[in-house]
Amino acid sequence: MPDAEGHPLPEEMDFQTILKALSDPMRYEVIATLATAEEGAKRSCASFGLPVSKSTLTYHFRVLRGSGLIKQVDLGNSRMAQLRRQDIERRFPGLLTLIVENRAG
Amino acid sequence: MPDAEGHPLPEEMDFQTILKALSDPMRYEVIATLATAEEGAKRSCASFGLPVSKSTLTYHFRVLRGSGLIKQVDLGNSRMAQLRRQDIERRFPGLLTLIVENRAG
DNA sequence: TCGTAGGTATGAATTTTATTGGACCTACGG
DNA sequence: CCGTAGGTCCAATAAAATTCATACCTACGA
Repeated sequence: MPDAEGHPLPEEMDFQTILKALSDPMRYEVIATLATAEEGAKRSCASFGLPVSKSTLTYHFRVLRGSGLIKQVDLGNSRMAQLRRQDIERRFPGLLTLIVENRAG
Repeated sequence: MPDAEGHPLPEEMDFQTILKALSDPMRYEVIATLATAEEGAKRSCASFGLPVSKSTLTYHFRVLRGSGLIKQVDLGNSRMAQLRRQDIERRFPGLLTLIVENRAG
């Protein structure tokens, strides 16, 4: 069972769900960006500069959270997104490499 | 440019497009099945026993073709689907392994 | 030659996804 | 205390993806 914020446990992560999450270009870009950043990097949703409204942002980050790709931690006023690198690497070894190396132009 | 039947060249394959193709459970299943079968295996669209109409089948196989995951070759009356294993492996190393190992159910 | 099996193309209906505005909440700075 | 920045939730809408029926085509076997 996912926790109250919708984060699944590592063993609950579903590859199909992850593919669906990554099949949207904006979400892919977010993950590729986090995967490229230094280990443990935290970024606010807004900081990615995606060309959509606040509520759409919330929607996309919820999808990412629900897939298990990111975790969101409250930090003062804003909610920081963090890649679940260990969990992803253990569950789907090589996936992050593929994502980073095949990022669109 | 993809050929007349819609097969992209290896260098035209786009990871995003492939993720989209794989994000549908039926298409995922087709690819996982082909990836598990022996090298060079050919299967007719119908042989997968997917629970949809003929025209829907055509649709899904067109998506797979367009992504570059499969090639379709005419063989007598029917059109055989074949995994583009070499091309996929070269372009996206490790992807097929992930697909096979994380097949649902 | 006729029937059938396996596919395709097209257009329409349906279902899913993505997007947004607006109301609301909370922490922070002045 | 007030304004603002960053987010959430909800309901509505727009845009995609999926599905199907129908009509059509082609190779094969009886």
